[in-house]
Amino acid sequence: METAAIVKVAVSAAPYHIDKPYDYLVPAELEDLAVPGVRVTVPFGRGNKLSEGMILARGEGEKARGLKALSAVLDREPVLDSAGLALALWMRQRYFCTMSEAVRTILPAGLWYRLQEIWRLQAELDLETARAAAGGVRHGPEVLETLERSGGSAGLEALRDAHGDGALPALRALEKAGVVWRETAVKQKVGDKTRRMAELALSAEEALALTEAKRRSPPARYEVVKLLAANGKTACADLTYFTGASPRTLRGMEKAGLLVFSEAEELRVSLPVKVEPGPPIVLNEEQQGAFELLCGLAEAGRASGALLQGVTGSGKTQVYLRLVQEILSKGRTAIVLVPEIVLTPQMMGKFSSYFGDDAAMLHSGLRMTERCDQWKRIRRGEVKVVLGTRSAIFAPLRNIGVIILDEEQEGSYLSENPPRYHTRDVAKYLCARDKALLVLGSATPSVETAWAAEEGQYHKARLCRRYNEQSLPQVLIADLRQEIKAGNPGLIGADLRRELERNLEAGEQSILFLNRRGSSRMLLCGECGHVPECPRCSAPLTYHSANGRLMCHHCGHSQRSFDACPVCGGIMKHVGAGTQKVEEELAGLFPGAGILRMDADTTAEGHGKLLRRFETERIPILLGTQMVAKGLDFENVTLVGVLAADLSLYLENYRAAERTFSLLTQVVGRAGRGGKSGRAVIQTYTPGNDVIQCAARQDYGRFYEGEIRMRQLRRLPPFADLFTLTISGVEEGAVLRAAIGVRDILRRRFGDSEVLGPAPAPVLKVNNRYRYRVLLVGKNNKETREEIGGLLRAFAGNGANRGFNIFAECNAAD
DNA sequence: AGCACGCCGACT
DNA sequence: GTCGGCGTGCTC
Repeated sequence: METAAIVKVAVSAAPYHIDKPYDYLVPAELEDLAVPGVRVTVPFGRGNKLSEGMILARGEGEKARGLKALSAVLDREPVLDSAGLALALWMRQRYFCTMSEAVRTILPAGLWYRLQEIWRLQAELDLETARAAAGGVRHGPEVLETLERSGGSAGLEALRDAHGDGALPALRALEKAGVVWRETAVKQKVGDKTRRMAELALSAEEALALTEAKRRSPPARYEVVKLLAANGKTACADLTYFTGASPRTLRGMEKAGLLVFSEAEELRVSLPVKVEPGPPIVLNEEQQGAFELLCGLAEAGRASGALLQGVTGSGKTQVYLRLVQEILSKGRTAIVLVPEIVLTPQMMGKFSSYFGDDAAMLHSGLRMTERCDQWKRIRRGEVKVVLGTRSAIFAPLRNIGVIILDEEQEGSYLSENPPRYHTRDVAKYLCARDKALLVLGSATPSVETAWAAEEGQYHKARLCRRYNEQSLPQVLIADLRQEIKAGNPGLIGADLRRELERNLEAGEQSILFLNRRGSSRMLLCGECGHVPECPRCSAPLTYHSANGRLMCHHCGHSQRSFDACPVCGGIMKHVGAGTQKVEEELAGLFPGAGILRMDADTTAEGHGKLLRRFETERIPILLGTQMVAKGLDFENVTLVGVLAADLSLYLENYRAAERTFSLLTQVVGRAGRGGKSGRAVIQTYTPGNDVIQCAARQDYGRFYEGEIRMRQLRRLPPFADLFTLTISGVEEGAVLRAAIGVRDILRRRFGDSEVLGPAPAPVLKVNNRYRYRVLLVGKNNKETREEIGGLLRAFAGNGANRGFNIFAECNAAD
């Protein structure tokens, strides 16, 4: 029996319920390149459409088995080693995703391939014959014409845009008739160095004249011309953002001779910073103790974890630096993660001064090319320390000695797009793999982590002393209900006002924090209360001041903003984080005092710039949302005010209390970082609330005791895990029925008391699809995951559920 | 999911 | 008779 090389391939085109290794023959010419860890293209499905895939394993097999053959090998060398493939497999079972989705998450976006089907006219064929042949095909003549006009070839997407769903059958028929043929182009994303630009092909007057006449029906063209006339050459991406015109409209305008495209080189922003070597790290007694404990764990030669709980300003970073030094000296590597991009530069500065080029920064704010370069450097073993945000956990380091998650309780460690991995879980996996130490650093650990530490799963180290023996700020809880009784409807109560006055007189600075989730703005009719909603989703549209448009964060819908209410004709008002309102009130209370506002509207000019101005110009008051709470140290800030501490407290989410506590503690800790002592005022409608009381006293222990008792009582994490199964579809009633079906199956397996729902998803409708969720209270272990995985596959594989979609998550964000 | 094949109703 | 609707089953 003749044998041949056969590879197992994870195919991207295979959805979840049929995701498995598929066997392909290796053609002789690809023998050398077809090794595990390289990406390939393979024919898949009845239509043999080319799909991307990844080789998982290679072996020998019987030649004549009717297998299809690899079409091409895309990578010259593996992009994942066996450890990387194992990680992807682990993610697959842990996060209910396909192998391909896991691989895509692990690899930097710059390495992703994009497959495009391109249809071309048969070159040998003369037009007459082609047209004659196309005449007998549905939609044949139109498709042929489009192809002719676009120079003999066009991408499938463009053809679909132009001719709708009829395009594909027509193309196939034309292919059979020998008029057209197709090929699949493979593009790598990293080519993003260039940007497509557009400019007017005619004078502004001519162009305006040409489009103004049609202003009423499709205003998009007119808007584009207006913007180009005012702005000159503009990036296409910006044009679509600011005018709402689709790329298709732009293409149409090019064809109509209104504008011309060009490519512009994108400038790389980040400059290599030369940093002075840092002085030897000196630890105080407490830090030294923590360091020694962690060091001992790291050297024990087996996987371990530690919670480093240190109050704000206790110098956790110093411990990290010392620990990483030690790890590197043992020939191992380290990953250090921070929750926000804004925190990376200052952290990177410190690490660069001790580790120079051995340290690399990796986060989503970098240029794609740059991220790829860094990734390749790491892969080649040229980097010993990786510093970054969430996705840096996938840095291809070998022989990891320590992984540090700073501010481990932060929600940004949970990925917001599927597969929604939690960085802490991936870190645990990696530490187990490399027998490394996981360090979770925080002033206010997540309740889960604190519980695991109590249970002995993590070792504990504490830092209680603040830098320079700084005392904690004096905290005053101000009762907003008294203000209302006293006839003060404003957002700034008497106590806060008095303290602000004091600071203004003393020439010291203050930070005011509006504890509101998100900072986006909506439109609201002042008379009838109408809020413009997305036509495709059940969510209000968000106002973007940068382009003056209303946009949907769920589906990307964008429309022009308006001043008059479409329902009652009243005047539309802007509502949002409310910082503008506070700003006005402050201006009234303290005329002439400088105020710096930082929210979604002002961040366009960059946080960094604003904060530098705050520091150097000594502007008396900084007012902002979440973003002012994070790791910013200013010597001259002696007062911190929380405007309405309750705003994030009473959300329908079991993590709301934890988040509020953490935020308040952080903000309060901002006051008095220099030599001066600090004060904080927390305004609230529920001054008796335990969470607020604990935050005011910076009493984590008491907060934890109360919270963990509640979690146990209500069977919430860490005492149980919450699996959500989301079912979506176009028809609401049918979705609900399908969800009930899922619930009943779960109930039979896990018991009635463990399964809740179905309930509408927090945003019921997205992109015209309704979504219902079923909740399973269980334990996130292999058995449960396999059970759920099986249910997902059975659901999707069942013909009766055609048109519905289902996915599962564990301990989702909301 | 995405595609082909197959089996019925409204036309030339 | 034919075309094209969509229900059904499979993907190495």
